[in-house]
Amino acid sequence: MSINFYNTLSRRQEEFQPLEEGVVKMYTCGPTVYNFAHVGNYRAFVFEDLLRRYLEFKGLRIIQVMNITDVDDKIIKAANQKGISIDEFTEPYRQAFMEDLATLGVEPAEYYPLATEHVSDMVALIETLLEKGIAYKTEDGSVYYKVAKFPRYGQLANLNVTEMRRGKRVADDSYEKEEVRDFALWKAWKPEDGDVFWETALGKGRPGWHIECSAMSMKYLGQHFDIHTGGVDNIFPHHENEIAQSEASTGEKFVNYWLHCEFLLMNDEKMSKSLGNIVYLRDLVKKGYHPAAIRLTLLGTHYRLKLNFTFEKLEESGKIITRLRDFKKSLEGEFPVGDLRVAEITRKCVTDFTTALDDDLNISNALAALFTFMHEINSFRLTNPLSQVDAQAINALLDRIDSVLNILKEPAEEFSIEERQLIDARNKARQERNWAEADRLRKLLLDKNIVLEDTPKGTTWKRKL
RNA sequence: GGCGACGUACCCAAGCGGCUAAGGGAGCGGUCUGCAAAACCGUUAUGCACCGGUUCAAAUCCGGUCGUCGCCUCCA
Repeated sequence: MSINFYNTLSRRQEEFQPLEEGVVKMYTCGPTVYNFAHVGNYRAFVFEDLLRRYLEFKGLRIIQVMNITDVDDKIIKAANQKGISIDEFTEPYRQAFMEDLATLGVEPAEYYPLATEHVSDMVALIETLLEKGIAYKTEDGSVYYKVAKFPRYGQLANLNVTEMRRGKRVADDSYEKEEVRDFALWKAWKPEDGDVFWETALGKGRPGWHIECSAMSMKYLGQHFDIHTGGVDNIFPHHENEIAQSEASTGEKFVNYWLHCEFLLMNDEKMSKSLGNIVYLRDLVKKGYHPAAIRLTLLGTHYRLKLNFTFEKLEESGKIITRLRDFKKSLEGEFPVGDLRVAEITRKCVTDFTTALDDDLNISNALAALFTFMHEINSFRLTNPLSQVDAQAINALLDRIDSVLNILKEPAEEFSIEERQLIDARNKARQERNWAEADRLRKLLLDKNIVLEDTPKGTTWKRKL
């Protein structure tokens, strides 16, 4: 069975066919590290993680590159204001980004290239564009891309650039260029840049934003690779410009499949700094929201749909995870020897799960397959005790599914001495049939987010997510 | 002005011309339990923003209206 993706380039769903058998080369646009990334940013990274993990689930080897943009106008300005180097300025944000990815259970990419460490690659690419007459130098020493030389410009964004309205932002651009739509490849040094510059064959200056992705993607993945992703706001101008730069320089097709993730909304508006409706991952974790619940919230809505972020969704996700983990836990321990009788149920689950994700990562149907599976197993075991091989088969399937979702792994739960004492005291009261005291302690523990469950095998306890 | 996405139950959400409109959360009734919790069983849309049209058949296709959100050189 083949995977199908909605390709922004063709505006339709296409069967995925990697250039090289069994290997997927993908470039996922990373963060600009001038601040902490917010949960809206992380939606895209979690989507890319789902994409990556599902391709691996299908048996493909992944080579993923995620750039870290550690030089741009805002970074230079902020670093100069603080009187520190851009490296010192971005370091804590680079670190925080990696920590956040780990918190969200994102599988690491093979490469996280820094823009500042690839300036020579960018300069080489710009030189090629200058040689081919696609780029031009202005009096101040900056280099621009001549959009008029690239007839396909606008194909990805489906924009007719010559009829574009002059946006506010264009007027703000202080650099001189021949046409409004031309964009900067190299920005000549200006006094306000301070110490931030590179002495190169192009002169003293620094690279434009778009060129880093062209240079670094082609360096690690080759001139023509499989998948390129980002948020929908990257479609134009960023990805459009990447295509223009790369294809004009190599004469080859740049990327086969462009996948774009929709926005996360907060109060029905795009979550963004300028609107001031930002939520940071670390703040959510501090507030007690479980990372897996945050991951599921970001993961649980199809990537091409806008996702309205609410605390209700986080709580709902927490409940779902609790339910799934309880189910998994119920499969631990000894089971009687016997035949495999759940084969039909597991087989159906695998089919439904893969059919769903093959269809442009239809996560809703994939999760529905998992819930239906859990329901069917629970229903089955009510009258047919599971055998050891049944339990093994179910566990194996859950692990396989979780290699994609990554929400089931239970971190070792730690309880304080005080909490343990309360649990013991409650068990003692219960043994003594002192129900009033047992209930009081159970309520006390619940207020501490510890849930007690009395089962025929004894009392279990866990933290509420 | 140009381009695009979306509107399905109390909430989230699947659906891609044809079975009783998936699944989850929440609520309600029941089984189990010292009582709970979990689990299980049952239940909650004669209707898919609205108005027309095509068709034997429309949530699904076409046209229009309304509403929400986004992109148009910082943006995941």
